[in-house]
Amino acid sequence: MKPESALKRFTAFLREKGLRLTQPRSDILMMAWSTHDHFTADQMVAWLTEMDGKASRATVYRTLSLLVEGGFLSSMDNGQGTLLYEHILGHAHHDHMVCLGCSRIIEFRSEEIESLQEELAARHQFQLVDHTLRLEGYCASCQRQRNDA
Amino acid sequence: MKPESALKRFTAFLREKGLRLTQPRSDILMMAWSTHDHFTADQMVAWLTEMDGKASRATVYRTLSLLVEGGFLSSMDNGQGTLLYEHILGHAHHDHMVCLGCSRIIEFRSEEIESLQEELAARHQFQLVDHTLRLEGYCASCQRQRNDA
DNA sequence: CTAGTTGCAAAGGATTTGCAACTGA
DNA sequence: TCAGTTGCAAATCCTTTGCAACTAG
Repeated sequence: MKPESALKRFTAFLREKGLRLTQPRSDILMMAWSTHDHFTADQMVAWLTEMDGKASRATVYRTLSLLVEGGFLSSMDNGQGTLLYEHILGHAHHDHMVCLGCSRIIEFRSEEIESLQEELAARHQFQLVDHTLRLEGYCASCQRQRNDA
Repeated sequence: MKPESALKRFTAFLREKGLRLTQPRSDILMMAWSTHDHFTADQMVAWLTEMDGKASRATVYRTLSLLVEGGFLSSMDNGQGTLLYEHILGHAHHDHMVCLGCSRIIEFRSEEIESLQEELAARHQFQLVDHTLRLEGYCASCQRQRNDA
């Protein structure tokens, strides 16, 4: 999905909720859309400051919440009490491996795990809404460094 | 594992790190060992206060960290920025389904998912240390309530 | 116009830390 | 004895909120 189209969808989403598209909201969406990395609210504030697209910290938090609610972004805990966001490009859901050495994030997807989850939920009469799978460990290059040391 | 034995192991763990077994530490371990539920640091403080086993909030946090480090407790994020602890009784690892309605936690375990995770990690040359799998949704009784409403 | 937005600064909640007074081995 | 502990309060970190001044439609 191209940025313009995301913006259109966002506008529609806002209108449906009786909300308005404003410059800060548009800036934040564009910014989120133009990175392919996971980012924190704080990084978003920094980016906007750099590019003198203005949006206060408060507005960034408020807008990121809206974007998650609207299904434009997903958020995950970084494991230290901070939320990491990433945009959803109509891509299929994926899970994460997080390197304990360099914080690198490797994305992966396993159909088998997905369907096992569904089976398990069904078995417990649990109505699945979402899930999080995080593998923690060391990426190839951090393993080498650790071996050297 | 019985409480006494956990205490022994904890003492050994502490000694190895040049730390001491103290009354607050012992109280916290016993308390953690005597509940079969997930609990927060705050609940632990409340319990200790009730039973006039004294330990300040600071000490509770410091001790819970030690217990996690020593493998006596595991901690997981409750999804709202608070850590939930649970003791490990030499039980096998398990994962969680968290009810979005009533916060109930259902534990489960799937060998198949476990081994798929290992496969995936290996495929990415990722050295697995730990993992977290959380299924979010609605438990059977909350589904009924939602249907009624 | 006017309901919805923004920025600011203050408030919040969870957790951590500095420090001086203790205490277990 | 004396390194390790504790409690307290202050400090942090991330995130949310109250509010008066704006602004999109």
